[in-house]
Amino acid sequence: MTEPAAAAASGGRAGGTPWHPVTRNRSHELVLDQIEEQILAGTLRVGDRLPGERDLAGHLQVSRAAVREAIRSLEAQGVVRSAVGSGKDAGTVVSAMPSQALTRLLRLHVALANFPMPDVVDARVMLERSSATLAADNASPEALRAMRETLDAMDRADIGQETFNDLDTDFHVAIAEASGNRLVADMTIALRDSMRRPILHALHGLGSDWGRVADRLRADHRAILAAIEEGDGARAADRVDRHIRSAYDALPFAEMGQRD
Amino acid sequence: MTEPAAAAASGGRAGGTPWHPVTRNRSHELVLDQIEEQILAGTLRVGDRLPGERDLAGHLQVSRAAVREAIRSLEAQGVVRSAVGSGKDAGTVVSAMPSQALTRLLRLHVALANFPMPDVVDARVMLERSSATLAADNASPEALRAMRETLDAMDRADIGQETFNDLDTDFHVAIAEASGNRLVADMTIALRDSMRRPILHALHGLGSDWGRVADRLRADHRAILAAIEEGDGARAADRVDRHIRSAYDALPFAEMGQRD
DNA sequence: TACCTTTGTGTGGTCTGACCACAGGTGTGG
DNA sequence: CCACACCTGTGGTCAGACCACACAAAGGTA
Repeated sequence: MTEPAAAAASGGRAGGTPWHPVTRNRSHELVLDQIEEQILAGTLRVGDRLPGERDLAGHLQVSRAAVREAIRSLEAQGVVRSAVGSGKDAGTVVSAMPSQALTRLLRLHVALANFPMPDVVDARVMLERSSATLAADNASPEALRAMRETLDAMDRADIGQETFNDLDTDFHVAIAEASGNRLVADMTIALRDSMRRPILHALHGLGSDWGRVADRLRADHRAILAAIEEGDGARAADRVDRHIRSAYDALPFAEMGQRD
Repeated sequence: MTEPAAAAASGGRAGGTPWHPVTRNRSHELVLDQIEEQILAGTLRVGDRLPGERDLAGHLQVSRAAVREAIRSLEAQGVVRSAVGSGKDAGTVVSAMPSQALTRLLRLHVALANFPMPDVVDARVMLERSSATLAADNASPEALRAMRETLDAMDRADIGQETFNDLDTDFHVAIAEASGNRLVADMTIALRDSMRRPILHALHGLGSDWGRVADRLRADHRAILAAIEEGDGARAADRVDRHIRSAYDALPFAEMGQRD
């Protein structure tokens, strides 16, 4: 890992070494650089409108296609949002949807097995321990009520695995958002959601054990919520930790890259 | 969460609620969906080549521009890499550079102040505590040697703030990579790098205190490395924790969105 | 006056077809 | 056997046109 030669595996170092690929000539990247520069400098803020595609193309002396491709990159990063029409919020606007973008990114890279399952589990544990600890202090009564309702919904016997899993996600996300830390919450959401498909796949392969596993998960959740309601952050963190690890241990994960 | 109204704050929930914007008609998104589907299904793996842009456009019955915009999105997410020419690794290839993509994404969103500074600091502490703990167990002798050399380079008095900060980043990244957890390392890199510009700005505003602060940071780093070399994960984590928090406390961060 | 319809204008979304630069492979001539 | 020119397929770029949409302003009608 630390051998510089092997660093290229994951795309190389991000900061520091100025290896600037010489092929920085692609015009849409030049457009991208200019827009990003304005964002980093603070000239462009959330809510600001970019010039029209035709104007931008004219001023930067590139084709409209190049401008559009740059905007597409920014859109993929959840930085801008485009809408047709006129007035109000039409046009391309600097807008912030980091959670969606983060989710898509992690989901793809998890699917590509760039991030091994154990790494993902450890990262989830780390993030959610922290979330639970903070949530025990900061959770509002409404947030707690929402969590209870989610768990109540999970108690229904007639829901399918998919609904069960979505509610499971809702519960963990609710804890993350109750922590009050936007960044940690978004990373938690992205990570949990990136596992949706593999988890559903594993649940499907559970067979007759499904009922037993589901009951175990329900009990775990109740215990976690109880600790949070009592304001016992340390206990909540430990319970979340054990919950996540035992859940992954109980699930029959095939090797990544399962075909449908 | 469950309140649909308030969800829009950070771009809305990522999974679960199927709010499907009805504007799913954009053709480049249809292309994107198909490619992503194949990645999620495991049909497309790292190293695979996509069909040529013209072929893809023909098979999907869309224009080449639509295909290119979809590819641009994937490129922004670090999922594919395009190269001209012929043979070998020419064309558009599924390739994994999550670290770069994650870095760009977080950097932009931090600049847009979607993630408040305290949240970022807490997240960094959380990630790097974990990295340090793991590194104390897993760091190879070569990795430890590289860390020492980085710290030696930081001892030189004639280096500028920018070089100092880059070496600082190198040290923290080295710990993250020594942890053995690719995902945590990439998130750490992305987070540290996303703070590069704000940190440099703050260092610049430090004035005559710079020398004192630099010495403090050097001492912190040595202490952290010592704990890792001794294999004392808990102590390393605590030292990293205090190091990061005290560093941010010492730095005069203006409100985000500073102009140049 | 108040309301509705029509028309205008500017936005992103899409498509077509063409040309360029590049990097291999291929074949020919030495 | 080698060196060169040529061919082919790739992404990169561009220009220009048309569409659908959403709002705004002008106009008509009650």
